Amino acid sequence: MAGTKDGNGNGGAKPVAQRLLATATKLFAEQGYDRTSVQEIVDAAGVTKGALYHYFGSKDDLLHEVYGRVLRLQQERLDHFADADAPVERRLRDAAADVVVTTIENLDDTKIFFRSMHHLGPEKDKQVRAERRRYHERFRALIEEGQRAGVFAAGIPADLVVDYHFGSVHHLGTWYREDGPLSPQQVADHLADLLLRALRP
Amino acid sequence: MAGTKDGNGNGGAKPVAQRLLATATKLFAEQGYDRTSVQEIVDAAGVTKGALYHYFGSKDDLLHEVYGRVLRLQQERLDHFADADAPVERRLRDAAADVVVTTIENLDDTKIFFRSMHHLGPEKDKQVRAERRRYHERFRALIEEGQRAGVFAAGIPADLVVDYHFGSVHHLGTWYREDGPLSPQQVADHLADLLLRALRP
Amino acid sequence: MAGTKDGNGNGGAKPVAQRLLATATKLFAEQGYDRTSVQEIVDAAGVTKGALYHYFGSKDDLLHEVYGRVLRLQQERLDHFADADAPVERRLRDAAADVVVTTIENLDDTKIFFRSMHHLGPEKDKQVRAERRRYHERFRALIEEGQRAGVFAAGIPADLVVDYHFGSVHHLGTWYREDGPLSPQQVADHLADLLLRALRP
Amino acid sequence: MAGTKDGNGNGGAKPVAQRLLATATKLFAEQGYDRTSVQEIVDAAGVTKGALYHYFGSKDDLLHEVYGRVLRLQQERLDHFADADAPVERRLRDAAADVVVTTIENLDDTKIFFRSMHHLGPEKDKQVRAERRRYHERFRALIEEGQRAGVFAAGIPADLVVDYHFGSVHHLGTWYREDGPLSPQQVADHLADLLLRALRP
DNA sequence: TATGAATGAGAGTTCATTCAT
DNA sequence: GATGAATGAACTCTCATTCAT
Repeated sequence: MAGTKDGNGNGGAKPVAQRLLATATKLFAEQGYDRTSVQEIVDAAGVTKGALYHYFGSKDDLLHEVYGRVLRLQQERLDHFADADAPVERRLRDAAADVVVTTIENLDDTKIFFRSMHHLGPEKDKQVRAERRRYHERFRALIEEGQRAGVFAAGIPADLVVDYHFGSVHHLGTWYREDGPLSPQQVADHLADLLLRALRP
Repeated sequence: MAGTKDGNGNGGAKPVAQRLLATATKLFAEQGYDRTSVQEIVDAAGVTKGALYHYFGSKDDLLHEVYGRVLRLQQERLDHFADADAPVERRLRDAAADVVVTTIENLDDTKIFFRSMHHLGPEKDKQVRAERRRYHERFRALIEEGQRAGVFAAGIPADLVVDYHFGSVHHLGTWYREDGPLSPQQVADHLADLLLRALRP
Repeated sequence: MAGTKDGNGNGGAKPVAQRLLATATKLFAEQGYDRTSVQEIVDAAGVTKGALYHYFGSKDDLLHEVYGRVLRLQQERLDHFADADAPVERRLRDAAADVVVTTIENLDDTKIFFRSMHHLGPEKDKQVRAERRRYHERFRALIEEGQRAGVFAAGIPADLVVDYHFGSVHHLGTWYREDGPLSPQQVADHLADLLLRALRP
Repeated sequence: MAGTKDGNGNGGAKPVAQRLLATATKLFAEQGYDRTSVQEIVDAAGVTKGALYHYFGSKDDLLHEVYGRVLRLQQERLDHFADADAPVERRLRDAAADVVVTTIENLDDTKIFFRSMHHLGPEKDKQVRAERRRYHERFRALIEEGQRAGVFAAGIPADLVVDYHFGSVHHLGTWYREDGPLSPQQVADHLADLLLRALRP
């Protein structure tokens, strides 16, 4: 009768679907999507394959869930900072720093996202690219706004600047360690600072 | 060690081993290492599996050859520019621009390198990491030299600056297109410029 | 307490068991028994798996219901025509034509019957074969009666004639189309006529 | 050391591909295509799954090989008898009898053919239907020729007569037993006789 | 040198059935 | 009566690698 499954001998308290997704995320980030077998996922989550396929249509579906989470989160946060009532330098700095913090806080998801984008089938690929582009363009608009206002250097293609900054975000998964010398916020402040300094006229 | 195996009547002009490596590189870059089967490689190269296993001990060996090529090339070029007789700003700018051009000119290799590093077994991993670190440190030394000389801003951790720049290099594989509006040299100049501007005191 | 299940919010008017059987029959005929999953059946019938297993012990049970229906119906009709008070030519012609019409009118059931007989387990197989044999023998008796009476050619084994005619009945599922040029009754008349002509002395 | 594989402990002397096809044919005829697993086939043939997939692209491919064999054989033989230099009654009788003998001699293949036609994918289905139609039309032409010449009854649609006869051929798989009272030739003669008698004016 | 048949382990997925609710 | 989450076994197919020739 109890609504939750807490306390049964099943080895995990969380609902099965959530547990599977969390487990898959961790393993995909550690080993890569292709190197992680469905069997490993279900073993680690303490269920059987049938259970996984009850909740997810395929192994790919698990990946898409992660993608969706990352894309939604980042778009929301960018919109929030870009719409703020503040000078464009402030808005760009805040947005640039926030994406760094958010990325570090969800480093597993982000690693998977950047490493596995090429696994998408054609339709899903279209869709994800469209969402990526929307994000990219919102960011670029901020830079162009500053360039028109004369507060950012005008000689550099705004598109390239976006990729410049996102390169450093993308790269975080390669080098950032939780036990390193810098907190997420410190890394974020430094990277945002580098971006703003580079844009000084 | 023998450089060439020319002279067989196999139907392709290049020596078999070279043709296999080139084919594998292309396919790995397009589809990923795990998604590319040995059968695909030998079919595309116009040879049989036996031939591949005659020249390479395993599929992994092909990957390591690519790694080796990338690492050797980039280290050589960095050493060349860092050792030049010029002010540190010049040396850093040249090195930073050159790694961009070199990366774009070998984009397939670089894509494979960044995407597949996590496939390495423990021993090979150690070795590759050591070479990467050596490269990283050489680059960092340039930045620290500039900071000590007062020509670069001192408040920013030099390590972070290296990753900042390499993020944008790493990211090239994601967005750079041969038929885009910017030539490799133009992209390189812009990215080096952004780095140097960010480092202005 | 209500005899019917009309009026519940379930979306279908017929009792659940009947709806399941009708749906299963249609799908088995279209796709074959093995290619039709229990999930497909319950989805198409608008119920859940639990409901199916409440009414039927197994997927095989659904098949047996179809068999039973076909066998019972055909035996009844054959008995009816064979017992009539008419010359043997008339009785055979009527029976031969009727099985054609009845088969076409229940073409789904008949397709399933002929295609899936080999799915039966040993016990059920015995039982079905026994009923088939009874039917076959009743039909054969008519032919032998005519042969003894001298109205049918005597040189042909009666068993073979039965299989000859049933071949054409069995085959109907392969070629008969509702929208073809001949009505069920026309097909039946032609096939019965062919049989009677073949039996002319 | 022996060049052939005779006498090794492998369990079979024939080339692997032939052995696989023969084994699959037998099992498909006995149990049906869907009920026969690839594992059963390779176990019975004394090889491993990899070997099967080395020679055949898929389980379906095995089926298509059987189809191809049946279609080719029957078309050749029909053409042979229909093109003969003899009165039309003779040519029809010979063709009708021959298809019976050929079917019985390849009863496994024929069972599979008739039972599994609905497993074909859309493209293969088109192709097989086209070949079937060609066969059907050749046979029908013989009947129409006889009807025009006045040696066969004219009132019966020739298409229906073809299906009438092929029904009895199709049905052979259901009842014919090697150890029954009639030889293949005897069955063939009886069935051809029934057809010709039915066609008498 | 080079072949390609064959292996064997494991991949992702499906499915009839059960059972606590 | 009816649900649907979960099982567990079986399914087709893939693949890196080996080895007799």
